[in-house]
Amino acid sequence: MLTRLTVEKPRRRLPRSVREREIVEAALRVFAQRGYHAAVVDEIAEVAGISKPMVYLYLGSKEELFAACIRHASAAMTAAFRQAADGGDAPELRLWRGLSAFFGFVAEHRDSWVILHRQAPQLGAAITEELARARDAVMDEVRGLVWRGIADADADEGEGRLGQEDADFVAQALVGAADSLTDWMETHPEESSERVALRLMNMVWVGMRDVLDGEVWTPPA
Amino acid sequence: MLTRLTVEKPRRRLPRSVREREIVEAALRVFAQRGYHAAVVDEIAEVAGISKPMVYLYLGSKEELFAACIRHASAAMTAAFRQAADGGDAPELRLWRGLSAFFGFVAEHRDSWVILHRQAPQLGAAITEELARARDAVMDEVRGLVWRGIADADADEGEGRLGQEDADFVAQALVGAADSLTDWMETHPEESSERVALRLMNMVWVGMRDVLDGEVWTPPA
Amino acid sequence: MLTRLTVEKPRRRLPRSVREREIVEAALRVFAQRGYHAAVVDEIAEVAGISKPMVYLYLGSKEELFAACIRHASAAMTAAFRQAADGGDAPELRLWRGLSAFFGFVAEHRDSWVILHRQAPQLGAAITEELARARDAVMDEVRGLVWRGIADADADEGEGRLGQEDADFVAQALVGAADSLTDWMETHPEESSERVALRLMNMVWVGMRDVLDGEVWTPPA
Amino acid sequence: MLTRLTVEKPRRRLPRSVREREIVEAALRVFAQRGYHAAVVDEIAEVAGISKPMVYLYLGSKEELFAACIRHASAAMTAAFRQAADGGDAPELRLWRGLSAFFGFVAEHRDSWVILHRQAPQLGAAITEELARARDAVMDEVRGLVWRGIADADADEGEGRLGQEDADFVAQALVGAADSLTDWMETHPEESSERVALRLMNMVWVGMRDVLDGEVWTPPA
DNA sequence: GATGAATGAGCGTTCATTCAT
DNA sequence: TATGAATGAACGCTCATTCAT
Repeated sequence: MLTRLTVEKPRRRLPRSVREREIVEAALRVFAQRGYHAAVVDEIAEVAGISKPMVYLYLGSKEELFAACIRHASAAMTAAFRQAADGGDAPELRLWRGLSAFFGFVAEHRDSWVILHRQAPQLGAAITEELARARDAVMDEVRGLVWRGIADADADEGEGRLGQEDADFVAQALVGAADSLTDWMETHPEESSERVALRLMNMVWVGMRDVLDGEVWTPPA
Repeated sequence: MLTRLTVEKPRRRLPRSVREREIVEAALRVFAQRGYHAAVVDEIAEVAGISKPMVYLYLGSKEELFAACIRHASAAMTAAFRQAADGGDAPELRLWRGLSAFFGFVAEHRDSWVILHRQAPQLGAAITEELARARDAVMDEVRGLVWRGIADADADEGEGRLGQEDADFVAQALVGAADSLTDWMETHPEESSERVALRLMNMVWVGMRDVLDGEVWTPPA
Repeated sequence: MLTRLTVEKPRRRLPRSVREREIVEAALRVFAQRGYHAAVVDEIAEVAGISKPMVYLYLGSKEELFAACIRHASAAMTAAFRQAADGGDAPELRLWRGLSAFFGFVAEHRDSWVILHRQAPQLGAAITEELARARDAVMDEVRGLVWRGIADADADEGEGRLGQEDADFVAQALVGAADSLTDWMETHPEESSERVALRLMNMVWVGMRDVLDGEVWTPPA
Repeated sequence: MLTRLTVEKPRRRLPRSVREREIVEAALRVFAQRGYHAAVVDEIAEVAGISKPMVYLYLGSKEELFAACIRHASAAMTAAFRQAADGGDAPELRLWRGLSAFFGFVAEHRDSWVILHRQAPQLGAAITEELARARDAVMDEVRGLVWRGIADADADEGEGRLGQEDADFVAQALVGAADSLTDWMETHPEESSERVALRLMNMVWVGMRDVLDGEVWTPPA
């Protein structure tokens, strides 16, 4: 009974692996809220419920800590997308599922998303590289699906007017649009991830399909 | 005669308005290159060719200086878009022109673009607000054109399945896709701003038009 | 009259060169008293009567500051030695005068002496180099005089048993003995620098001369 | 059987005295390499092959550990000198033997030598005292021999111009010269300890003897 | 109008030392 | 006996900002 008095601050002695994960999670929150530069290691330590030296003992430096956050977030997000987009269905269906998962992930792990996409230019080279790697991981997934979608449609028709570079372009735009829509979702909490993904598909996929069918829009001369 | 000794560095006595613009332009370059936090006021003063107290005398504080940069960049960019998209043509044509102008602007004023879009989360509340305002300015333009495009198409058909919220959505996605494509452009320098805008139109506009025509994609039950 | 109230802490606004020298002098005292590692920049600033950032603005870093102290001390000491040892007299007389000046300098500038000779050898490469340079400056002077003394004596005798390497050896031992004797002087304040130098000359020079004369000591087989 | 799993790192349970010596030896190496302040207790523990708390359990604190190193080094060195200088021979022969032993010791136990002679003098009172004690131990041996050498020579001559204070002076200079010559030896590895000691004897002893004979050098009036 | 001189406040990092097991 | 986990207290350094001229 009396021991319960100390439950609130057990100053627990945790094994390294557990503490390490806790620190990274705390850092994720602080970095997302404040941004890399404005984030202060003291606060991360406080949020993690430990003293500052522990952060350095386990993670090395502020930069390495941030890199660990990026890896953490990137791994979680890529896994979510990949798992949802997996399977033997038609590419467009898989893309829709992947986008759904993506929007779902962002809604649930806002911090990870912020870490991954709103930090780029004012960070040391090492971190920038890490960020690029993380971004590419998702982009590659999308590009692959888009490319297969084009190939499928082409096969139906035997024309092949769209090539790999087009898939690149579409993927980039698609990812950018998706990025941006995460802001839109914040002001439309009633929209489910699936609905948002559906809307985006109708914006992009239908158009692409029709372009393959020859229905091209051109500005009047 | 003695004045010739100082000719190399005339330490010109400039009117306030000119000095102020020079400072903002110097700040734009430094902020874009280093990011808000890593940018150092000393360097801004040096790039502007004056002493640090002048920066404070004219712009008040680092934050205010950054806000001034945002306003500067935002005004230039919005003007470019608005001017290009102006006129009595069909909305889709105006959108294409606006997008073309946007991509052109970004290519020519990289610093302004970086200031506007790669800085968000790690800045004080005042600055974040300013950034949001700047973003909204462009978004509003796009939203208006999209909305009119929908209205036009609806008028032809009398159904009105798409509403203002849809315009919102499309605008957000469109802007996000455009944002993202600025990265794509860097690895495709041979693509003109117009071509990029055209590709984006074909991705989005054709699809939207067809959706209005009832050609909706839905995931299989 | 009232202004006298502020005289105690004039918070003087001094030109850079003056402040810089003051800082180095303060650093000399603190480094000598505490040693490089135990010395704290805050205390140096306090002793110099300014704030810490000034130290960094003017001297760059703790290491550079220490290097500046070394140069300062080394220049003063070498100058004292060289000036005293200058002239057209016989080498042994010049050596004696140089040694006298050396002992006098150490008595008067204890801090400089400590900086130059009582620091641990594990202080960053830059500092180690600077220290080596300083040590060599004195050693070179001594070596030169010893060498000429040997040459003179040899000339009298035409035998030349002692060469340049011997001059090296003698100079090294001589400087080491002088170093050590600065401690002895502290417990014998009644001995003037000249007397100490004289005693040292009699210990070393006489022996060297006699060795040249063939009076060599060897251990019994 | 299970114990075999730990065979690679037996984490031996050693008696206190053995562990203690191991720790001191590890500390000696680290302190010599890095200097007192730059040495880190973590590294000492690692080099000793144990955990940090053991160091504190056995040696108390960093300062006490360093003091233990000094005692260790001093004892070894004094023993080497004393043993070599022992016997019933003439003082000058014993001095030469002692110096030879000294140079040999330094060549073989560089770390102990560095600990004793290359540390800044500003290391806490306890340590300074311990260092002084160590220095005096050697100095006393030398002083004794010098004094007896003077006495012997005086006895031959019945003049006694040199007293105890002179022995002090000579010993101080001799030890300083020997200190300094350890540096010289590093650039002259071909010279044996005995040869170096011999050279030093010829520099100092011959001169001293001749001074006793009345052959004094004085600067010209 | 313009600047050289100066600083308060804070941040990333380290290290000797101890606690709980 | 032995250690992994944990921290209080500094220290080097930087930067936005202001004062005195």
